[in-house]
Amino acid sequence: MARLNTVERQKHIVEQAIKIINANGYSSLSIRELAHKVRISEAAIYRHFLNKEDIILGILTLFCGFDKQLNQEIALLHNPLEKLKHFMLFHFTYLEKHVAMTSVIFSEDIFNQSEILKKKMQSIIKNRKKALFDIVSAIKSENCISEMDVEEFVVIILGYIRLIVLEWRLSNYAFSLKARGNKAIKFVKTILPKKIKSI
Amino acid sequence: MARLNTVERQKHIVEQAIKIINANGYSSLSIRELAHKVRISEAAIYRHFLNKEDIILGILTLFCGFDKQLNQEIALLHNPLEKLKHFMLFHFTYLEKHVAMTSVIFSEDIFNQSEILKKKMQSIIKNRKKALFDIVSAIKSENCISEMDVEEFVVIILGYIRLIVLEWRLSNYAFSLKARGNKAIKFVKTILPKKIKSI
DNA sequence: TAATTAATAGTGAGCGTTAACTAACAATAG
DNA sequence: CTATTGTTAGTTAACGCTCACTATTAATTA
Repeated sequence: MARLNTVERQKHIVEQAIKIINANGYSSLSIRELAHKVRISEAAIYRHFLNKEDIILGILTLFCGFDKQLNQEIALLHNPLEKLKHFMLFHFTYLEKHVAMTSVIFSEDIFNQSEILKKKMQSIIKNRKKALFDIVSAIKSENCISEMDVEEFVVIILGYIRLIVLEWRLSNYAFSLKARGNKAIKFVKTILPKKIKSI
Repeated sequence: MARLNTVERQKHIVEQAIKIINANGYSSLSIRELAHKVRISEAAIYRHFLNKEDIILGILTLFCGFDKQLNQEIALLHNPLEKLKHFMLFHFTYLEKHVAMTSVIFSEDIFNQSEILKKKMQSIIKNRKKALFDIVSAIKSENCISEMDVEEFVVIILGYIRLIVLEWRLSNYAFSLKARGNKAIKFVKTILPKKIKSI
């Protein structure tokens, strides 16, 4: 195979690894198969990654780009309700564009294998939770809602997004995730506690 | 090892298989390890199950008992709000008692491996969705709520339960799932659309 | 600028290990 | 006595990973 520098080759390897996981699950990701898909030898894989765990770490690092982009886009908005809307919609549009990523997120086995990967995934989840918490808090204070358990609301929304994506996967991507997401956003608005008008 | 009839032995095998999956994930479930835990030879496993897939099928069949019990208990209640409360609480109490089952539910890889297992799991999910749908519908009509997307509400609740259980797992079972569940139930009541009083 | 060197990216062969599963045969319960 | 439940000792295939080695590129020196 034609030589490529490590940065380029690493990109290809991670890319193909995601594709394999998406196609047949994490357990189907073998170095042999991966090498074959990248069209280099097995041994060459180890020129660019320490071990298999290191490759998965590469996938997760790529996934961190999601959060960066999400946070940037959210920061541009000012209305907290718009922020919430965008937070949800961003998940659906991103995942519809990067289908293969959904399999990584849902693969428990990946994170069971290694403590490092588990920690990495937990920190990603934590960050996202924090971001959503801030948004919902802003909605609460701006709309003068007195009674609202922000933390629970965050869990509800994240669970909602997660289950919709899971159902999308189980349906073999039979519907538009973005359209489905818009329906979900509308529904979330209906369960938001109503504004308590000031005196 | 002392001889046991197939029915008894099958029970033991399925039981230990669940334990192994719970301890280290589905990928750690090997026939060798399983045989060792059951204290019979590898070959003996194949006296009682056709193949590995057949063993997982045994686990899922066991899990169907969950739905049976749930439906029975729900049927005893009459107030739909009580039914919803019990529907949620049952999940948390059952899963706290059968910790190992949670790993099976969340293991995508199990269902990626086999079309049969995938179908089985999908039918379990579908049934539960149907049960919850009926409960929420009853709440809607009984409380004369005009505006309420029942289907979306069902997804919200199932996603909520699922994420709470997942967080419980990720925390290494650091908190009481039942207590956490009670908090969730309280919160769900607050997001229920308010009763529209009749004229 | 051309030749030499050092670093990098590739190779095939094969290591030790483990996987699911099977054949042939032995013990035991009804 | 016969069904069934168990055993030991294998099978083939795949796993992650390493070894000794070669080809290509980039940097350095003559």
